[in-house]
Amino acid sequence: MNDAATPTPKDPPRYDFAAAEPRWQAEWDRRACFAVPDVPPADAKKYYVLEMFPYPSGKIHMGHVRNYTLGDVVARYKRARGHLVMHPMGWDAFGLPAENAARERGIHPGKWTWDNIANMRAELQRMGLSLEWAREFATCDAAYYGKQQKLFLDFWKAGLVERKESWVNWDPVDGTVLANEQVIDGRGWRSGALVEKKKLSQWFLGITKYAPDLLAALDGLDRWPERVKLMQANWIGRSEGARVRFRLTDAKAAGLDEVEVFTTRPDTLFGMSFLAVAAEHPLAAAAAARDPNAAEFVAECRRMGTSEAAIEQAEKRGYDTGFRVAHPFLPGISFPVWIANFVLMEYGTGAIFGCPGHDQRDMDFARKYGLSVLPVVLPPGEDPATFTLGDVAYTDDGKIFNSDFLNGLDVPTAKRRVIEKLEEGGQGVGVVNWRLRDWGISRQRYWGCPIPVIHCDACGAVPVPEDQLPVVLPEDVDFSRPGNPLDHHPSWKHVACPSCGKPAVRETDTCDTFVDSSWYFARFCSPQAAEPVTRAAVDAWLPVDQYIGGIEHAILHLLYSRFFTRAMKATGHLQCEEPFAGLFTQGMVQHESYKSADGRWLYPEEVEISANADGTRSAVVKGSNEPAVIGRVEAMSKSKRNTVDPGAIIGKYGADTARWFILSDNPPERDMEWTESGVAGAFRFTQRIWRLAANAAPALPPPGTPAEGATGAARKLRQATHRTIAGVTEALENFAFNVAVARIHEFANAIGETDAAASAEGMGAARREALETLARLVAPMMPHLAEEVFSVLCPGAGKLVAEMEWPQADPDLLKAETVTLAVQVLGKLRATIEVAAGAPEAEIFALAEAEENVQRALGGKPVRKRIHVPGRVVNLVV
RNA sequence: GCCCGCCUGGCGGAACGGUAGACGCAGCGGACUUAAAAUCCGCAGCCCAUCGGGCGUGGGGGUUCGAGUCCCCCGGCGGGCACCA
Repeated sequence: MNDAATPTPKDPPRYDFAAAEPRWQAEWDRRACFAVPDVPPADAKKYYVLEMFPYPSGKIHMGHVRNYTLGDVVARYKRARGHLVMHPMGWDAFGLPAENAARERGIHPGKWTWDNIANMRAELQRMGLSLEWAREFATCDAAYYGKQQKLFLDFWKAGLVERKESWVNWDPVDGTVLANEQVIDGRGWRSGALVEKKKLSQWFLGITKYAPDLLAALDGLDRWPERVKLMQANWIGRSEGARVRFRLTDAKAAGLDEVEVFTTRPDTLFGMSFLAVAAEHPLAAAAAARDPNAAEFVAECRRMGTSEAAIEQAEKRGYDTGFRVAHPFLPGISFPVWIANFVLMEYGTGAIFGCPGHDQRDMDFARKYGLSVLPVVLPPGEDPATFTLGDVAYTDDGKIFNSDFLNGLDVPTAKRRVIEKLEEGGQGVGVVNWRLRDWGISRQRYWGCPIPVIHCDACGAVPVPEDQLPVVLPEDVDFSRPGNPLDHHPSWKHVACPSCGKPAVRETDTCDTFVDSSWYFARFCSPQAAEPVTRAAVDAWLPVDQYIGGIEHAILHLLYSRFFTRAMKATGHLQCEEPFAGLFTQGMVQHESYKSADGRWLYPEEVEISANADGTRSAVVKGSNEPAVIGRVEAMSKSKRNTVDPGAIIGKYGADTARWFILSDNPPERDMEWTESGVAGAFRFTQRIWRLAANAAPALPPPGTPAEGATGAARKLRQATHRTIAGVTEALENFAFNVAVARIHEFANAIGETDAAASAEGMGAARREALETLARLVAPMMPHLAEEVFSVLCPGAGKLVAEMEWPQADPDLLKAETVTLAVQVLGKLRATIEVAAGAPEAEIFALAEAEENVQRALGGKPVRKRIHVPGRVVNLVV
């Protein structure tokens, strides 16, 4: 134990992170510590660490700091474990914000983007990340997107590209296509006009061809979070059911003979009470053509926007078209055809049959419009004579009734039976339906990758010849007009048809930015290649061993990347199918929000927080001392002003402190709360490690002094050292970085307690071992401090921690001599006993029952059962 | 609305189905100091209390010798929903 009253004789100078961090960054750079070849040597254990590359918004935010810190810990740890680690960085540089900046502030999207990149690169470099900057690229560089155009053309040749019509959000006032996020409460965000759906001809990638494989292959992704795989599986949405054809009784008026419906519940066909089609369905158009009220209803549905959330949350409404369809099995019986706003044109056939008894949405609809409700599945224990339904549909299994040839069957059997019957009569067919739709990539925007197609009146859509790639965006564009600047550029789109030479026009749509991010991980393997990728490089480096990013990308980005990898394989660009072998999804960074008394949002630096004696806290506005309200902890956002600038934090405390706090706060998959006191605590710990090492260094034996043969306090320290190695290693392997931090705190406490015992036998060597180990264990998390500490312990070693291998725990020092067992009576803790490791069970039970407190709890009753879990617990049952 | 998560002291969290609260932050007490900062030592889930006991992991139920952990129901908060990235 330390003598509390004795001050440290000579405190060393404080750790000067501001000088040390740039110095070590320069040293790593000078030695090219993080460079790897495009094609690794055959005997190398490759490991590809990748964090989702950032959108260059202008400044890095705490979410970036967290993301790249997590990735850097993995990269540095794996490097120390002897892997050849590739860890690149680039920019997801196309997208809407650059165009918004152009429209709002008159800055060219290109200039805005490249300036942002320069700024953010400098900020990232201050974090001390083990990145190989030589591989950097931006997706808005023609050197990148030109290769993407080549991939598009290859996919086209392989039959994976199609031109189809689809619906977009249209702002009739601005004359612009809107993104879903630009539609607020059904209105355009700038014009305020009611948004309409509009049909456009667009380019699609054939992701649905891979639906079965994208679903099946999820099983093999054993290092992906289960919930992400579940979300993807639900998104792909395989369902078994039937397509059923309903004959229209008034075919002439409708201009169609029949309506085809997809259903997963063909067993409830006899409980049908109506048929409903989407507003975009041809039958709805037919109804609208002859009935102005139907036309009005269709027009109303068009004002709902295209997002599924908006459609499903809208009030369920419908319109009776007056058309009727015949029941496939009941001659003479027909049902009304409605247009319904909750039927999605994109799913199934855009038409459903409504069975209110066994589908809640149909039930709500039937009750609202007074349609009949006939139950056809009888719940167990109910009497068919008396069973009725209120407003709640019955969706579980039961016995079919009221259903002709299906009566008496259970639901699965009835499904098979009715499909057989439909197929016999040619009225329908059993099918597998997929929720996944083809990927529409056309965007009516300037700041994206031009789709390399030329439209010719004579030849149709013609691919741009490969020797004319890249199709480069024009620089001189006008954002003062609404719409797509590429479209109204005076000359850019006018070209000769590559096929017939007559005047033709370029495609003026650009790619969805998800396309850019669907293959960047492959490009990193050979970022300068003349082709999209170099086979030898991608085949060696892919798949990414550890991919790290936000859960918000769980479905789209990851699914599109999985599709792209398959499409690139099909077109001979690479050989793997799954791009990301391991996936980790991090939580968001949150912060308290603050408001002034009059309700204005306040920045954290505008308020002064003080602690009250009862543990609560209060806040005042700095300067004025007016009271402020401490609000809830929420995701950092500019609108709520609860943001913290990473640059300011790094300037005040250093990169290592920011990294350490981020890692220590909580498990990385959860949302974390950024707190000023937490950062300050992390900063104190950096100083504490520095003091431990700098104070001890002068008295330590020379580097390389063997630590074996220690006894007493020295052996205890060595045990702590080796248990910490084991504990930190396990924690890092499990992504439990907060636990790794806790183990290192415990270790620092253990080293601190050895001061007064420094004269014990072997203590000097044990302390050297402990401190050198401490430096190496913190290195993935606080790389600069690790180098600084190590250089003080081993001056002139000529080797960096970044170049050293990971410490190994000595199994002999991990063994415990005695164990503490909990003694329970009926599952309640009554005592603990200390026994030698491996003591016989009989002796343990005797010892446990001899405890006074245990005796009292037993109360003289005989012990009926004795449970012993070695090393853990004894439970006595009376 | 649909799909997927999360919920443990004042706070962040730890815990192979086996001693709930490791470690840290904030707090309290002490040492050092003219003083402060920094640092060091100690206390600390809640309730009753002397040993000790009772209650406790969002709420309710269940399985088990034993549940924060497994199962069912409910509540609150968050992510995604195909043109934000």
